[in-house]
Amino acid sequence: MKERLQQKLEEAVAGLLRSTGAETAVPEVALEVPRNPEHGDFASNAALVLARPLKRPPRAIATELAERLRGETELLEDIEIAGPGFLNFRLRRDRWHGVLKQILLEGPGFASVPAEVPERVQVEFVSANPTGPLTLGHGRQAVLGDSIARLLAARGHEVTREYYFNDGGRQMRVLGESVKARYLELLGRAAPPPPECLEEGGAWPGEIDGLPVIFPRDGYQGDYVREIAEALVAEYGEDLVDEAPDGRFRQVAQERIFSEIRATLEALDIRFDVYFNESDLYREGKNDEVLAELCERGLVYEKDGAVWLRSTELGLPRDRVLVKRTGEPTYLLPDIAYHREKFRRGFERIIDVQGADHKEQFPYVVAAVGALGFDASRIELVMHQFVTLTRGGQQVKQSTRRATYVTVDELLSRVGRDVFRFFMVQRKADGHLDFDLDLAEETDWKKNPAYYVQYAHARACSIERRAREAGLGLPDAGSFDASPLRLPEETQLLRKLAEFPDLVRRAADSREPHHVAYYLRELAGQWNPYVQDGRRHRILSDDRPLSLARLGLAVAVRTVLASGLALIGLSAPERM
RNA sequence: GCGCCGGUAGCUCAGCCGGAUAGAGCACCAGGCUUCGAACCUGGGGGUCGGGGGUUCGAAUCCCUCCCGGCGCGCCA
Repeated sequence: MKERLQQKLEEAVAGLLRSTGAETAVPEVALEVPRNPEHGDFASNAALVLARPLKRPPRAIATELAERLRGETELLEDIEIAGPGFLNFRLRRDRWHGVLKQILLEGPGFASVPAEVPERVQVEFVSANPTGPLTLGHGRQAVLGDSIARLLAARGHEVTREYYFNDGGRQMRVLGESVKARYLELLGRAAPPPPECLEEGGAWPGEIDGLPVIFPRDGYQGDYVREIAEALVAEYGEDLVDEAPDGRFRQVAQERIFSEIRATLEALDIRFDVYFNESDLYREGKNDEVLAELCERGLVYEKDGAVWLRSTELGLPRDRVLVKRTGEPTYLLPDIAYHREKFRRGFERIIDVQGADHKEQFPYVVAAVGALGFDASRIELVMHQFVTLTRGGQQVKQSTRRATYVTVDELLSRVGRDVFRFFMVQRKADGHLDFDLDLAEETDWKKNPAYYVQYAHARACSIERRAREAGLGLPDAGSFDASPLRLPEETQLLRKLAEFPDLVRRAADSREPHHVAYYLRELAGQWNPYVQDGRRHRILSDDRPLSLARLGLAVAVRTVLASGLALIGLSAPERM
């Protein structure tokens, strides 16, 4: 509908330019849905854009354009020239009515807007190392990444959700050491470091009361570490005293924490297709391959006993270490190898969802993979800022290592999946997300927009139930007649519904799922008042054609709400 | 110091590929249930869109600059 009008408009502009003999190229003219409904269904700035090159007043140009479009009577009911020279188009009412029929015919398919060129896309997100429960930052990333994946699927892309497990670094080693230390403490063979030492700085005692202090200085202090140690004591007694920290201690901790993370994600309705282990890159020699390839291209050199990437050669601010003096790779080398594998596995688009703290290193990975001959422009970074916590108007300090943070599990148990997801996805990624704990703990979450949208859906379902009970039956898509819908608020709803495919396109292509949340709030914000005012808009009445038309509207609203909710991973309850 | 991201109503935030009178939720004030669901609805107050300059017929939106806040700038990941 919009496409047709746009085409007609461009023809009119081209025609006008030809008739004036101007050599101006046809400029880009905008055709948009105006905010103010009084400005018609669509508005264009064509005359304003043309005013300059034609050196004529915009309103005069608008008048001529309007003349050229008068003939489109089957599309347009009215054209108006307004303000400085806007063209306001009012479509024939039945143009909007067509939307309802389309939704009734397509059902959930209405939300499916295939891209011209579908791609094999990988979305990598969360990728948290299993050193403890997921933080709210991880929670935000999980919801963000999953929603992006859902949107991409709606665009017809073939989506793989992937979790990169960074098991080669020292984080997991420290976890093993932490568990072993707690294990020995439980057996009375080691002393826990005194609390004051665990704070910043301060001396670190070698032993206390003749017992050695094993716990690593940067160890993980959460209770869950002690619990794992307790489980090990219960199962093995003292048999593990001589076991290496990197052995069973680490193994058990890793598996246990990982399974808890997966359970958390499951509770968020998030499932990954692939868990990729960093250690596989080592085992399969990928790091060495990458190093050799970079070497061939003259991008590697040695200095101070370390191996460096000549990234300044690639236009970046400085060179970086690939292999430490110890012979151990830094995170960078496996990261490059990992992204190279992403391409080799056939992904045509690679989306990394990461926290703002990873921003700096990203260009190095991209540049290096590009230097290896892959199309680096196909790697995208979706960066998100952190989640801050407020309680009683004060920011709550959070520390991962000391485990003084609110976990996804805790919050989830308070507010549930739907509210959690809505809250996390409703702001754009590159802004801080301020989480008000008081709101989470005390206030009534019924005030939350998530419920408002779900309520709108439940109400539409309820009306359909009523219709069935009254023996009215649901409208048949094939013979559906929406023409009895003539109230302005009904036209408004139709317009809003018609926007949906465009919205999905925009949200998916910009990787900005928060648009969906706002759209849903707006649609529900039109639907709830409409239904509420039962006197004016009685849906089920004695006027059968009108009832059927309004019922069709209810079905369409319900369909779009359900689709939108699914795109951001919320349930669409039929009753609440 | 350099880089990235933010600064819009009392609070939390949309809007930012330039468009008409800057929006929403919460909070506040005043109303509404013999009506298909009151988890709802109606109305109201509330703004130098961080400051300044520029481009433009037109700037919250683009450019420059300054101020404030967050994050990053390791042979940590």
